[in-house]
Amino acid sequence: MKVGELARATGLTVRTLHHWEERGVVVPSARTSSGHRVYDDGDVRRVYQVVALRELGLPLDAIGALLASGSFATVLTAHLEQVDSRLAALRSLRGTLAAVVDRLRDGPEPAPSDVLKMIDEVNRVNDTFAQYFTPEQVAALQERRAEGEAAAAEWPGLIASLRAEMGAGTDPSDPRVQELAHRWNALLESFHRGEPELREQLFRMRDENADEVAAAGGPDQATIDYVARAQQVGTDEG
Amino acid sequence: MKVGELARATGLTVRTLHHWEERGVVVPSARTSSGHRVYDDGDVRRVYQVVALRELGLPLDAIGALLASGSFATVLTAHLEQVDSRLAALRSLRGTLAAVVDRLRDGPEPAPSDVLKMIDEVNRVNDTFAQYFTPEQVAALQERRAEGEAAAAEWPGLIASLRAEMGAGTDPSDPRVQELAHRWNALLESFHRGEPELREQLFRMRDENADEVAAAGGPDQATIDYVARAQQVGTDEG
DNA sequence: GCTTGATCCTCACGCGACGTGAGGGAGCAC
DNA sequence: GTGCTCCCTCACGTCGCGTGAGGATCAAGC
Repeated sequence: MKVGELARATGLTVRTLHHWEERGVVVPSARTSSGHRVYDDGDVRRVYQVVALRELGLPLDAIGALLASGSFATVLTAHLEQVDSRLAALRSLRGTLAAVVDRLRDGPEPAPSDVLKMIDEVNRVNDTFAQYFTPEQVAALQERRAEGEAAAAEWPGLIASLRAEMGAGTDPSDPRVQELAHRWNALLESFHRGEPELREQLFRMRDENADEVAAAGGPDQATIDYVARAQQVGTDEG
Repeated sequence: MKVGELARATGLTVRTLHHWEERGVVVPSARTSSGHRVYDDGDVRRVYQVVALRELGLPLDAIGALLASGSFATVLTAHLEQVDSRLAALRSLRGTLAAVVDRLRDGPEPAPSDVLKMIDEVNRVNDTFAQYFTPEQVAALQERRAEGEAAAAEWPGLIASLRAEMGAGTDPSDPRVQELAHRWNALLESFHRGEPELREQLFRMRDENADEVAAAGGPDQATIDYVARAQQVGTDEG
């Protein structure tokens, strides 16, 4: 079998077969007197093996070593771990990027420096999250990001309403405040889904980053205390 | 500010700053008489901007164009799509790789040719799945692969038991067969989770690939008919 | 035996974002 | 003057090929 023939049969290009020979992964066992490559049955089988292993994303030299050593379990397990870490990195990148794109859709055509500030901010938030939640939890939160964003959009209005009542001196037991406290709980619930661990970590994170949270449009301590009193009253009455 | 200073301040290397100048993304606005680079405030800000954009995974030339044009929304949206497709490809690769590694853990040290056959087989199964399920469905199935594998491990035993009863001529209404049919339903349920669409597609896939499924250790038509009769009887009685 | 079209050969550059020297000036303290 | 640190400009290596460039070989028809 000559290169062109083999290339057509395998769907590879001639250049690829040349390259594989250069790298030593598939060296045709013979040449014609004029120097044309001749692949015998063993060579052809080897090409198919390399094709299969390449589909697993292995680098060429690893494939060569693998076909020589035969230690598939070790190498593939290590490779899987590496793919996992690449996947984690890419997922994280996608999260950041999606957050930025989301915010870009809101206001049209912001100044470059604003965009950069946004990116930094998103990154800081991500880093903060990473401190309080395990990678798995972060991944899970990412997956539900779409719903989460929809719910998160309700916070500003809710906080504004609560501040208004608080400023007006409305008693926490007032039905209007009770209603707001109820919505507050619903939003919290949409985040932690009843998992006490997530809830706990979220509270810790807010406590230890109170200023940043308030600056980012989150609730301030006074509002939280107000809601807590409203819930206390609600519980006493219920 | 000179290069080394700026490099320390930003955590970049001197070579990186040189490279960015080569590519035209950050060109220091001045040089000393002896040719040393001098970065002014604007240059430094620009470096930080490039750092931020690079964290989003953008290529250098795109960053240069972006800082010149300011069309963030368009470029970042396009980039997000590209990241998504990379993510999809990597997820699929991870699925294949994980499936192969899983099978490698069962038998110790198989021959190279067996491993390659395994890879081909896994790929064929993946391709078949891709024909019947949408990428989203495949991704969702991948996510639950761990549980799925555990459940899948029960199929061979269940099928063997059913074949034994069938061979012994046990009536489908027999309590033992009813029990097996019950387990059968539970396993099916663990796959499609009550979603009729998934269930439907799974059935179509089995129907149209009956031989491959049977060859891969799946149920053959006779066994399926036997279970169907058992369930018919069960329904009639219930 | 000659031409022709397809196939083959061997360099060798290009991509992306730098790392890593090599060889040699510049700046500053002693 | 001497030594140390920082700076400069090439320029090659990475990974898996794509894409020519320029030339030899092959099979076939005339």
